[in-house]
Amino acid sequence: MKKKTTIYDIAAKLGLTAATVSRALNNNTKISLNTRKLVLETALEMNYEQNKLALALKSGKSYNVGVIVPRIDSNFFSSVIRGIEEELYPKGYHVIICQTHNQENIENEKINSLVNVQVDGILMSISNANLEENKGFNKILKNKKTPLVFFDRKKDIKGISSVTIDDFKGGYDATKHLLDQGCRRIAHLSNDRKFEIFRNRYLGYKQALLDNGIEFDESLVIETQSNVLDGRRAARLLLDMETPPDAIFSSSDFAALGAIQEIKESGFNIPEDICVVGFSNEPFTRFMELTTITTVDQFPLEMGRKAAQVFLEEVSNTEDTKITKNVVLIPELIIRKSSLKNKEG
Amino acid sequence: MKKKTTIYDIAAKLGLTAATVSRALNNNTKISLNTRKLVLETALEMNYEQNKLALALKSGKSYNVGVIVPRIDSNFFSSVIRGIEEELYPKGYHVIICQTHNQENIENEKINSLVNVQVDGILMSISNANLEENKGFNKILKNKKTPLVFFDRKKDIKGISSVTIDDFKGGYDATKHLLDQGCRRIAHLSNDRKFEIFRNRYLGYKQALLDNGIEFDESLVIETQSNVLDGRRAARLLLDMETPPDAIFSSSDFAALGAIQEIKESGFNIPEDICVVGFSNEPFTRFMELTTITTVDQFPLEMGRKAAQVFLEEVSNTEDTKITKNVVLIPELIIRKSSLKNKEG
DNA sequence: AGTTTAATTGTAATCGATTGCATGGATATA
DNA sequence: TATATCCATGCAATCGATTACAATTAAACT
Repeated sequence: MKKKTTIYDIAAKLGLTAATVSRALNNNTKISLNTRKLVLETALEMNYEQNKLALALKSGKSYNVGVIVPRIDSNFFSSVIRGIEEELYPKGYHVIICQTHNQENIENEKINSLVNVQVDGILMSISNANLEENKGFNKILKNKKTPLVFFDRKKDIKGISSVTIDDFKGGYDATKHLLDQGCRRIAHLSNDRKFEIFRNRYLGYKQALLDNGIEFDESLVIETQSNVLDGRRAARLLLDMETPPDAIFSSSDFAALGAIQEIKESGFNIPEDICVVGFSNEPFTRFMELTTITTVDQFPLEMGRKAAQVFLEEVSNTEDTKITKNVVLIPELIIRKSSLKNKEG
Repeated sequence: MKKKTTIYDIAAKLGLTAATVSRALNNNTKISLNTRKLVLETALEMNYEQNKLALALKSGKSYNVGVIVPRIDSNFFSSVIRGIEEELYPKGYHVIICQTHNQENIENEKINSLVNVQVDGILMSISNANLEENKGFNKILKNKKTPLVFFDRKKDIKGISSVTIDDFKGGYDATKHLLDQGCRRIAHLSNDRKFEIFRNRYLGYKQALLDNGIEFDESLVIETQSNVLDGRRAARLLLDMETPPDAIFSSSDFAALGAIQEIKESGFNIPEDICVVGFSNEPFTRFMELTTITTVDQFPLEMGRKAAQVFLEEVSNTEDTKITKNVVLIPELIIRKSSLKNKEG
């Protein structure tokens, strides 16, 4: 098990100093062309590779960024990560992935641990609506050494950049579309509204109703987890009402799918009896055989790219003034069969 | 912008040496209990955090591992990664993700770049069937400093551990199941058989036919990319044959889905006219409304965990003898509507 | 020839933590 | 009292690369 060659090895072999070798490798013009060539050749010969750890220690830059998400095995997050990675890799950065599984204590741990390994920045989608009370989080905020960028699930905190979509518009457009289809009793599968994204989708839904002269009915809003089973449960509740709704706008594609299953099994037709709209444009919404699902595209790839760009701007900003950027992407309603009554559309 | 506190800061404040502080922080019994307490308290006060880069440089261990996959935004790979992360995080490791997008040159780059940042190991699913010709790859092999573990898409290389599923059995079981359903003319959507996984699924398919007295028909095997469109294309070719097949075993769920779409649109029924079996148990195979898709589960979470375990064993192995481990998981055929003619099942 | 100038290369400190080998002082033993 | 023993801490090298500040040498100018 031979050790890796260092600049000292090269120096020794050539009767030079490590300093000279270092300079030569960095193509410093102070070093004569001959020496530079010689060093480069020898480095190649000896299979030299720069030790980035030493570099990182010296420079204080690790060229690693941390990404914290609730989970990686959902199309939305893995696509965002893909976007981040594609944007950062060409700039020499590596991406360290962390999952919280929506557990607050884990989120805490991971933040700390990323700061510890000297990441140059953290991009995250929060799992904890009360993030400010986090110790690890406060550490980042206080010794502002580590840039932080929120994406999707953000917190509105002064001095922290974010990349999100306009969830209000997403909710509004979805609801407006249902109204346009003639629906008048529109239910909403919401989620924990301590999170901005769910609150905004809810508010958009509410506003669309208001703007169109429909009275808001609290009982039609059901808090639902983002999974198939909970979607079924919520739909069951709605179907069992005295006057069931004629449409459902769900904050989650998974819940929408569950609702669709429950609705169909109960003998109702989609979209004739009940229209359904989801959120996120998960791949399966397009793959459905009978009822492709109308949904809201969040452009996750783009979101990841933008988040990475914002991070890059922050690290390259050498001035004292810190610029906070809040990028808001425009979501796009994708109309499919689950809500299209008017076949001409 | 205050700097982070180091052991030198603590030492200075207490009139001690960095050495003493280091020992105290590591709870070294050589240091008096009083001093240890004092140092610990002061460290807390000053918000000290160990600089892992310095540690890594000194110890030669970065506690980072690299994971290279073709892409992250597929359920299979993101699940494997999730498994890896869950296994390694408790041991203090961080996971650095790299995607190749199936491009050989990128795979090369990423390997090099991971070795460069001093990862303690690399877990990868290969994108390049001719991996041995890679420069970066050879570097790993030659100066065996960086442990390497293959998962799923491996190469059979002496001295390199791997975690895979028994793809032969997967292909065999799927085919056998189709035969049991009474199918006699079974097509196979294969993929680049330079990759072991696809070759083995193909061989399993072939063997099942042989074992059951069905003659192998080369023309029924179509090389297909793992996506919906190519699945459609392949199905079209099969349907246009003089005698179309009565079943399709696809190496990919995505291709299977495409095939199903094409078959249905051509007026055939599934499974009555043609049975279809996919591979991977992607979530959408379960979500289908009419024709849930029969498929082969590869236990990606388990695969990730095992790969991580194998890696951990390799790094903890201090002896000279290197142990190569080849773990093979048993896949599970999941029978759903797309292939179930016998309704009793 | 004497001195300035420029071109190369070397010296040594630095990043932060660890650790083998002293060292100093206190206590125990003879 | 002299010596052995031990405890707690300090000294200094180390990991690998970078870089301000010399230092050396040769070429150039008066």
